[in-house]
Amino acid sequence: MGDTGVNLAISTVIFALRPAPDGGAPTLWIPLVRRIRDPHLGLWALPGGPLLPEESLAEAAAHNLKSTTDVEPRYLEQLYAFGEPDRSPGDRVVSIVYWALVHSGEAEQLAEGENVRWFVADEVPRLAFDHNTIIEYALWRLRNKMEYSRIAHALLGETFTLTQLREVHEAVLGRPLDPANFRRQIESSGDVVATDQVVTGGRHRPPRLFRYIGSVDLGDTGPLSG
Amino acid sequence: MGDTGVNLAISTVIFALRPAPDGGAPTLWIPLVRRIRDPHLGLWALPGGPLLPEESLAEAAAHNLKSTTDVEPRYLEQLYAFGEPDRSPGDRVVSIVYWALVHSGEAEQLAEGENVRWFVADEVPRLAFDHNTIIEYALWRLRNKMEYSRIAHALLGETFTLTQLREVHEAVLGRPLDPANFRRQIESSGDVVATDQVVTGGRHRPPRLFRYIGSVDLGDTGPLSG
DNA sequence: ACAAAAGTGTTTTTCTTACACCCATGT
DNA sequence: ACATGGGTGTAAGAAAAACACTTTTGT
Repeated sequence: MGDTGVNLAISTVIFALRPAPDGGAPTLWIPLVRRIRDPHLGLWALPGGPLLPEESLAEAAAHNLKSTTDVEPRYLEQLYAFGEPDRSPGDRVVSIVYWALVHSGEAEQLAEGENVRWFVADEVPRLAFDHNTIIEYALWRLRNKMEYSRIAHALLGETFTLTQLREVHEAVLGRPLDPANFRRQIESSGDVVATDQVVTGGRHRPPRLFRYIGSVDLGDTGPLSG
Repeated sequence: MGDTGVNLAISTVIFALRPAPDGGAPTLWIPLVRRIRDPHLGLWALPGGPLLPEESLAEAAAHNLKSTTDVEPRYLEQLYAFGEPDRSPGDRVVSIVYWALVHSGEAEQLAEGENVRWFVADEVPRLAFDHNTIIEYALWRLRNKMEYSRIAHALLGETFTLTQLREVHEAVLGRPLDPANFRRQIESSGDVVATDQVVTGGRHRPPRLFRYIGSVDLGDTGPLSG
C-alpha cells in the first residue's frame, strides 16, 4: 500500500500586490523559486513540496508556502489537481495546486535572492513543468472570483480607502473602473463599514477609511464546513 | 520514489436525468456502488478506483466509471481533491473526484443489482467515507454551472425541444422557470439553433426541435487546452 | 484661487421578471 | 369547439453604466 507508482506533490501560486516595475500603479506579483535539481534544473517554478502523512492538503500548502517563501497566506484556496502522465519527465507526479493571497506587507518580508524572486504575474518567463499553464489558470480564477466575492480584502491591510480597494480591483482585472459606481456597489454590498478615521496628507480632500465587516476568514474552505 | 505513505484514488459523481420515483417529472439521479470490503463494508459509496500509471486523471475517471457502472460520460469535469488525514479509517487516501453527466438513454443500460443502484440525488442514505459531503458539493457545482454554461445539453439527446431543455434546468435547479423568458434567454444566447423538424403526436401545437451549435465537447478540460 | 481627488446626484441603458395574449394541433 | 402546451408581445422593475457636478483638502 502507498506505492502506486504515482508521486503526490502540493504546489501554490502566491499573489501579492506591489508597485509596478516602473514604480507606477499597484500590480499583481508572484514569487517563484529556482529549481536546484533535475528535471528542469535552473528554471523558475512554483514553490511546492510533498504531502506529509499527518497534514491536510491546505495545511501542506500553507506549510511549504511558509518554508519556501516565508510568507503567511491571508487567503488560501484549492485550484486544481494536475496529473497529465507526461507533465514531469521520467516520473509520474500528480500536483494538487493551491492559490494564495498575501498582504502587501508580507510581500516585503520575502528576501529575494538567487533562488527566490518576484515576477509580474502576467510576465513570467518560461517555467519548469506545466507551471505556466497553472499560473494562467490561477490568474483566470482570481479574476473571476474578484467579481463576486470579497477576496480583495486579503491583499490589503485592516483598513483601507475605497480608492485603494478600487485600485486592487483594477490591478487584478486589468481595466479601469468608474470610481462613483464602484463606491456605490461596495457600499450597498454591506461588506464594508466606514470607520471614523480619514487619511490626511494628500493634497486633496482626505478620504475616509473603511474596514471589512465580519470574520476575516483565512480562505475558502471549499466543500468542507459549509 | 512513489511511496509517500499516501494513496491516491479517483472517484466520480455521476448524474443522470430519470423520471421521479412516483413516475412524475424528470429528476436528478446518482448511481452508487456497495462497498464489498472494509472499511465501511456494506455501505453505499461513489464509484472509484486507483490511478493507473499511464492514464490521465480524466481518463482514469472515465475508465472506472465505465467499468463500475458501464456508462459513458457526455460531460466530465474535475470537482475537487479531498485529502483530510482522517477521511479513511486507518489509512491515508487522497481522492481526486470528478463529476459526470450521462445521457438519459445511457442511464437505462446500467443494470441495477445488489451492488449497484440509482438514488435520487438529494435523497441519498448515509454513505461511506466523506462521500455525502462530496455529493453535496457536486450538486452545488452542477446547479451553479447550469446557470452560466451549456451543460444541460449533456443530459439530453442530439435534438430537443425548448420545453425539454427547460425541464432539465428545472429539474437541476429545483424550481419552475417562466417558459417565455427561458425561451428568449436560450434563443438570444446563440448556443442553440432551430432545426426544420417538429415533434408531432402531442395534443397541441407541435414544438420545434433545436440542436446545440458548435462542437459537442466531452467536457470542461479545465485549465488545459484553453 | 486653483488643482486634485473625494464623494453625490441624475440620466440612460440594459437585463430581468411578470403576465397577457395569440397559434397550431389532437380529440 | 375546446383544451393544451407552443410561441410572441409588451410593460414594469431592477441593476449596471455613463457622466455632470459639488466638496474638502494642500499648495
